[in-house]
Amino acid sequence: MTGTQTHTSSSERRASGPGRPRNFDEATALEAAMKEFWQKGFEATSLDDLTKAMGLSRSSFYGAFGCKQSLFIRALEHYSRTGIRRLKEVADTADGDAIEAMMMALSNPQGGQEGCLLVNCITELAPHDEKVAEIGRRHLENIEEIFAHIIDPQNPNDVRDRASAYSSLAIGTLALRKAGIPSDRIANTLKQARSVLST
Amino acid sequence: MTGTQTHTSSSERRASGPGRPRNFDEATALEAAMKEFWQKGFEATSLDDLTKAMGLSRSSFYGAFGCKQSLFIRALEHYSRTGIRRLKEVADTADGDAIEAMMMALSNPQGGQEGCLLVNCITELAPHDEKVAEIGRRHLENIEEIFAHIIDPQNPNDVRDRASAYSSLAIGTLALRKAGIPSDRIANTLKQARSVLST
DNA sequence: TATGTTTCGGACCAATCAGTCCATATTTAA
DNA sequence: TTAAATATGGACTGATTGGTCCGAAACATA
Repeated sequence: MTGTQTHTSSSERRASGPGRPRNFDEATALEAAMKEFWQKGFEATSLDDLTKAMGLSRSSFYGAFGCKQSLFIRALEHYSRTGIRRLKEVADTADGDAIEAMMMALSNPQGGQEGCLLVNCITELAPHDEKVAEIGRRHLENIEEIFAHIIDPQNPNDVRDRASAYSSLAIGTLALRKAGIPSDRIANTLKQARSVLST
Repeated sequence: MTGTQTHTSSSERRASGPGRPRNFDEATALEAAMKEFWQKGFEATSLDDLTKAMGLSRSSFYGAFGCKQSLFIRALEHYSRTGIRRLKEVADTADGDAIEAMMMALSNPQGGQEGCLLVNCITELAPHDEKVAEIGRRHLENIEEIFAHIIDPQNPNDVRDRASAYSSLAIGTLALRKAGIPSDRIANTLKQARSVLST
């Protein structure tokens, strides 16, 4: 993470106008970049990895996204937006225990071992990168808020802490999953904790 | 993480013998390397960082530790050993709630934002490095075992899942802490969860 | 068709990466 | 004193890093 950030990201593009038109979709490219960062992390993802995955030449890459760092930030924000939207959907449409459904969704975002992109990046970068830390905080607080809304408010004082506990519990299991601990054991852990926390 | 691993780590050193003696202590150097990896992660820690922190020339470095990867593995194992020992001590000597003390110790290993080296590395590397994953699993299982021993076995069937839940909860808060969420809020979350899980 | 504007392909750059090598220094053993 | 063995300092290497640059291509407008 050296180098200077001179480029200005040109996110506000004309819909049509003079000059050669782009032959790629910015949103699609961003999505591809996000997946790349998701699998490998920030440092371990090279520009060759990125341009290859996005199908862009270096010129197009820098023209559209400025630099690796700014693309990364955009990828994180995109991830957070879509992730939170998906979690809200889970909370709303869950038949059965919505809290358990939320925890399962958090604990196993894609079914693989990638974990949660934002938790990965908080772990890797947040202590040295305040921008990442801030996006991470917002994301975590959004998650807690969703939990807070579906918690039965028998004791309103504790809602926030309980929401935070559910959230932390699910996030903690991400590490177990990445370490290769079997999925059914993790599911049991969550169910067990859920049944006790609900009392 | 390219390069080939040709060196053979010469860990079994003679106490004394022919040849020029080392003018550094291997254990001290390993400790310094561990701290470096702890702060920056594997990829972001360069050999210059390491040799500088350890006070070694490159020759001595490669002579004693083989390569970056093998030093890293040794650092992880050292960390796990000392970490587990420390946790056992916390569990044994805690005056008050041993489980809460354990969770606090797990959640805030050093008082800073470095988190837990092994959780960091699981997040960064485990999906692509089975050796790291295995060390991580062992570490996590050791932690759960300590919890299991101090859990009141009112329902022996659930002990393992409850131990896993406590452990995951504390580990999850590492992410909150790294994101910069205030320490007292995290402590509240743990206390709250603790009081509910104990019922 | 001519002009202005934007994008594209890919060669190129300095910096940094992990790792190697060798001449020299320091020890033990003969 | 000498030989064998090990350690040290630091120059060096090829590969890879993130980022730049420029000529050519592709569009809108006139």
